Amino acid sequence: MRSLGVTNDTALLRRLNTRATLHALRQGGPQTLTQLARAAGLSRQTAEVALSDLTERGLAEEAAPTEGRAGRPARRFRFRSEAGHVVGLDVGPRRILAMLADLDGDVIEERRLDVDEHLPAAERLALAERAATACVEAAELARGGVWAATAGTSGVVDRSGRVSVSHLIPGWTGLDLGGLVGRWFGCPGFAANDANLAAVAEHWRGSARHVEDLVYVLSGYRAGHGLLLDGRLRTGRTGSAGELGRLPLTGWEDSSVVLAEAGRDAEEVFRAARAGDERALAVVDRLAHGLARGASALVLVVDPELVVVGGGFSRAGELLLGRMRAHLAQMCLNPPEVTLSTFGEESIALGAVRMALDHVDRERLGL
Amino acid sequence: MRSLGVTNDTALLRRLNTRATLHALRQGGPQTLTQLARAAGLSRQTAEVALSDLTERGLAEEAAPTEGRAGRPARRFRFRSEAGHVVGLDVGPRRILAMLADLDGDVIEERRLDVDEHLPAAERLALAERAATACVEAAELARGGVWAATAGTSGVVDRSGRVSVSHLIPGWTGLDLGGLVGRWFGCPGFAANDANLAAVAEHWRGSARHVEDLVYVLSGYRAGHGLLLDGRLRTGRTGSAGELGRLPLTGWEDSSVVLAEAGRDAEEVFRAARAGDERALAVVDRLAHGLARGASALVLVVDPELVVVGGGFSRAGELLLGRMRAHLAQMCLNPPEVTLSTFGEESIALGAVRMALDHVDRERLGL
DNA sequence: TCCAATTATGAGAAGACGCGACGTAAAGCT
DNA sequence: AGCTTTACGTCGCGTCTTCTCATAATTGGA
Repeated sequence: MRSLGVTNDTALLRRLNTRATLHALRQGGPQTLTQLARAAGLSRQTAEVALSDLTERGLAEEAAPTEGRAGRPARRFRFRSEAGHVVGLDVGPRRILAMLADLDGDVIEERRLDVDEHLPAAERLALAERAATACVEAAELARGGVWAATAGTSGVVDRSGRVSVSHLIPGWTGLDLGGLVGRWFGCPGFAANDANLAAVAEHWRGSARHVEDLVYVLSGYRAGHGLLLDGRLRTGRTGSAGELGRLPLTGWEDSSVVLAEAGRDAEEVFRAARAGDERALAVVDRLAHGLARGASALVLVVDPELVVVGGGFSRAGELLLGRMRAHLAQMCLNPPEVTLSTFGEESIALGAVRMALDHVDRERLGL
Repeated sequence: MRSLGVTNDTALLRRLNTRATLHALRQGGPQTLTQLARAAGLSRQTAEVALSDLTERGLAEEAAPTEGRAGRPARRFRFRSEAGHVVGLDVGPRRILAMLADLDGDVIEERRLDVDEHLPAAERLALAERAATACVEAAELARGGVWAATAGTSGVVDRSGRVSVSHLIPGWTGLDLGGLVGRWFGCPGFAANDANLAAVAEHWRGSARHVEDLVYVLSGYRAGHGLLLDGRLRTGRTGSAGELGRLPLTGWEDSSVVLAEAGRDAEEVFRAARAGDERALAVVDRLAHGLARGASALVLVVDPELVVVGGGFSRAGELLLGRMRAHLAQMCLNPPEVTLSTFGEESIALGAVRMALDHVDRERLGL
C-alpha cells in the first residue's frame, strides 16, 4: 500500500510550486518570468514568488534581459548550476577516473590515471582520493562546495555502499566505499556497482535516453550487467542483481577464456577481424555468443526495451553487435534492440555523477 | 526525469487531503472524526470537509456512534465498500474461476467450474462470461455496479490485455481478453498472465505481504514465473518477462516430463513421497531441481527478497520446498527465502481482483 | 523627434483552503 | 443535580493562487 505523505497545509503548495518552477528553470535554460510560468503551469505571480525563494537559496539569479524584441524588456532568470557540485568516481581494477560536475551535470574537472591491478586497497584509495581532491582544488570550490559524491567499482555493492564481494580488486571485499568517499568531502557518499552506474549514465545522456527499461552489458577486463527498470536502478536485496556467476547456462564461455585461447590482445583481434581475418572473426563471434548468453538471461527475465553494450570489448563496434543480435535472436522470442554505449569508458564515472546528483535533487533541491 | 504533475491551486490540497482521509478511513475501519483526522495528519475540520465530500460521492457514510465511553458521543464514519464492485477471473486451460469482490476486496460471490483443456476459445469464453455474470446477478448489483474487471490466463499477455502467445489454450493466441471482459460489464477491462496475477495476490494478502520484491513460481499443469519489484508487477516490454522457455539452462527438466517418466499422477507421487517412498522422493527432488533451475535465473537477475511457490505441485508442501531451498542454495550466492503460496489455486483470480481494484483506486477513487 | 503598438511589471482584490480557538452540546459519573 | 469528559460547530486569521487593471519600458514607424 502506497504511503500518502503528510500533506497538511498550504506550505505544501508553496513547495510544490517552487519545485515546479525550479524544474522548468532547469529544463528550459534562462527564461523570462512569463515563459517560466507557462512551462511550470503556474501564474506569473506565483512563479515570481517561487523565483525569489530560489534566488534567496542561491539556486537562481537574474540574467541579462532579452533584447531585440518590441515592448518592455522582460527580466530573465537562470539556474545557478554553479551553486553546488558533485564528485563522481570510477575506481576500477586498472583505472581510476574522477569527475567534478556542477548541478547541471556538466563535467568541470576530470582526472584519470592507470593503476596496477594488484595495487593494494589502501594505496588505491589514496590515489582515488588524490584524483578527486585535485579536481575539487582545480575548480577552486569553497569549503562544503561538494554536495554529494559517488564511487563506482567492480564487485557487489550493497545498499549501504559497502563492497560485499569483489574478486577483481585486492582488499576490496568488506570496504565501506560509500562512507569513505563521503568522508573525503564531508558530504553524503554513495557507492555502486560499475555496470549499474554505466546503465544510469546511458539512460541519462547516452544511448538509452528514450528508454525506461534497459539491460547494460559491461564487457572487457571488467564484466557485469546493469539493470534499469522504470528508469530506476535495480540492485536487488543484496546488491547482486544481474550477477549471473552461478547460473548454469549451457555453452557460456568466459570472455577472458576466449581471448586467452586466441592468444592475442583484444584490440589486435578486433583489428584483424575488421580486416576480414577469418580466425579473428570466429573469435569475435565466440565473444558475442558469450555476451549474448549472459544477456539472454536478463532479457528473458525482465523483457527490456534495449540492451546497451559497453566496456572495452564494445570497441569491436558493429561487428560484435551484429553477432550479438544474431545470437540473441536465437535465444529470445522477441529480442530487444541492441546498441553501443555512448560514453564508453567514461560511463561509470558519469553514472556516479548522476547518482550523486539524484541525491542532491532529492534531498537538497527537494525535487 | 520525473514529471512534475500540474500542481496549481488549492484545489490540489483538497484532493490531497480527501485522499489522505479516504486512505485513513479504509485502513483503520470505522472511526470517529478525531481519530480519522489524527490518522490522516489533518485537523478535525479538514477531515470533516473531506468526509462530507466522500459521503456525497457515496464512498463514506455515518455509522453507529461509539458507546460506553464518557463524554459526548462521537460520530463515526465507515468506508462504503459496497459502493462498487470488481470482477476477477481466472480462465485457465482446465478451470474457470470467477470472483466478485467489493471495494474492500472481500469476495462476495464465486463460481468455479472445470473445463476440458481442448475446449475451443468461443465456448471457453462463453462459460467464463456466464460464471462471471452469475456472480454479478447473485449479488443483485445495480447496472454499472461493476467498476472494473480483470482476467488472468495462461500465456503471454501484452500491456493492452491481448494474448500474444498461448500454447496451452486452443484458439487463445491473438485474443483481446482484456477488451472482452470489459465489454461484458461495460467497464474497463484488463488481462494479465496467471503467474503474474498470482504474485500480485500473494503480495496483497498472502505470503509476500511484508515484501516488495518477489518471484512467484507457478508449477503444475500451468507453469510460469511472476515478477514483482517495488511492489509493482513487471511484465516487460511485450509482457513476456519471466518466460524462460528459450533459456539454455543445463539440466533443466520440464516438470511434465519428470512426472511422465514417473508414470504416476502428481498427487499419488506426493502421497507416496510423504510416506517415505524412496522413488517418489527422488521424483520430488527432480521436480524441485527443475523448479529451482528456472527460479535461479530470476533470482540471480533481480535478487528478490522472497520466492513464493504456488500452483498444483505446491501441494507437495514442505517436502518440495526443502529440496528447492537446497538446490537454490547451490545456484545462488545468497539465496532468498522460499515459501509456499497462501492461496493456492485461488491466487490467480484473487490477483485479478486486486488488479481491477488497482484501477479503481487510481482512476475512480483518485488514490 | 514624437507617438502608437507591444510587452512586461506591480499592486490590489477576490476566492479557496486549512487551522487554531472558543463556546456549546451531549453523554457518563458521583 | 452538578461535575467531568469528550466531541461538535462556528468564527476569524493567515496563506496561497489567480484575475484585473493601471503603469512602465522598450521598439518601430510617421
